[in-house]
Amino acid sequence: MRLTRYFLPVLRENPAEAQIVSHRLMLRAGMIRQQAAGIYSWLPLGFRVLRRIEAIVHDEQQRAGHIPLLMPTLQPADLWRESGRYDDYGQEMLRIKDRHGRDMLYGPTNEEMITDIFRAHVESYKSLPLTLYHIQWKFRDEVRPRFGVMRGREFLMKDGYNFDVDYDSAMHAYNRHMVSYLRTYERMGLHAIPMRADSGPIGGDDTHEFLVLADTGESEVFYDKAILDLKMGGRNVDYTDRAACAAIVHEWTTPYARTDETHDVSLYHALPQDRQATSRAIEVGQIFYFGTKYSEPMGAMVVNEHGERVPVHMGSHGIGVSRLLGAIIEASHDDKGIVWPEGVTPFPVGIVNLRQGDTATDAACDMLYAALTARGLEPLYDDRDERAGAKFASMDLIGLPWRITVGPRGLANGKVELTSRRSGESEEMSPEAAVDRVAQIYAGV
RNA sequence: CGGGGCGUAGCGCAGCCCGGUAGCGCGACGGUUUUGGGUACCGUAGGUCGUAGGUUCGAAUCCUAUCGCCCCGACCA
Repeated sequence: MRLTRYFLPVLRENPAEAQIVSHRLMLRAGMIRQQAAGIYSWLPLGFRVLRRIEAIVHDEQQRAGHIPLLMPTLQPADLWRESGRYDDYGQEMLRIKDRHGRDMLYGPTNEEMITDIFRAHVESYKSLPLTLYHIQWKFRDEVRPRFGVMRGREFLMKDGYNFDVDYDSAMHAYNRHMVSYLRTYERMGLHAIPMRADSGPIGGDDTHEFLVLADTGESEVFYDKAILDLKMGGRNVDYTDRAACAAIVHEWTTPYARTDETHDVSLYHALPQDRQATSRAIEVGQIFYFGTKYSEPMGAMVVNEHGERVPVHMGSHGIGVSRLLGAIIEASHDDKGIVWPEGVTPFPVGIVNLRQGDTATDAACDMLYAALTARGLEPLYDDRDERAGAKFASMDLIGLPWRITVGPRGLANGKVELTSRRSGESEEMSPEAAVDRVAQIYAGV
């Protein structure tokens, strides 16, 4: 993409309404625009990152054997009357009447609707196990939205629902979700820690939240530093192997890690002093097992292998997709701007032409642009007639992880410069070598 | 929902107390200059002063109502 052909309304100054760094940077980098309290338009750069995050979530869910579908944002109130949550949910639920006076709502979550779909079409244990998920906009009419997309009223969420014939099978689904989530966050450059959590209004027995450590987080967490050393490292998981999944879950849930809601002081103090740690953290996902909480009242039954009709065992599992942008920026930025992890960056690499209009630098940039594009690495080419400083500042602000700088000075020796946004280190090399290096970097992403 | 604050140009702000018909910086646009970290200078465009009503010869400014947004707290993914 050529910057002169793009829509990237960057701001040089900080908007007054933004308090935390991710909100400031998203506004300054032209990623979002607030349309009402807690409701945002996603401008092209932000939309690109949102789509990248979605793609990773989809990929990892399907790798785990979970099946995508799409449910609507608007739901009939009657479904929620069946589960009893229509009255329980309170003012957070946005209630709407259609032209016929029927009660509708903008879904804050989809347990009722997925249960309705399930009960209409599934009769037998032979159809199980089944996990259906979607990535859809939700609305929760928060009293006080804040922190940009981290706590908006409208938000994009992946929510998945497992249906299993018994407890053991449902726990495997739970474990599958934990493992897939760990892989998902790691691909986004995040270290998300599963922590035992409260079940809250969704209800249930077993539940873990995934938290990313950040000073601006809303939760207070206590953990054993040993958990910071754990890595999935892209290890290949056989999701049909119950023991293998359980082993990974065991590995990640053994070190102490809890939010203030479930914090156990005596367990925590039993840790060696130098491993006790406390921090603020951002919640980026949660998994629940809740058994037959919805299947019983809503009549989602299956016939088991003994010919008995039993309520199906369920769980629900969420990832805050739009919130993740904020969380990633909170975890990865410096005083100049965002530093995108390669896995989610809106563009893999930027090209900065230091002398726009110069025959040699223009030609070199065009060559780089074509070569990178041909290798599936769409660059953002700053072809504006701006000074070097302005171009560098913009690139640093929007946070592309790699930058190729093309100037007359280097080009006289046949060299361009490849710079890491994260380390700030630069290396001179031929344009061809720079393309190879960038391709090599992204080969493993 | 309790407490506090703010709505003036795309962004950041001044002007309001003490009424006289709107200004600064940045950005945008045009030009000259400059050319490896937001260059300098000249010029141009852009505002129903959130909205409605009231007081007044006259309202961004005073009064009333209303809407919106932000912050702290409680709540929450």
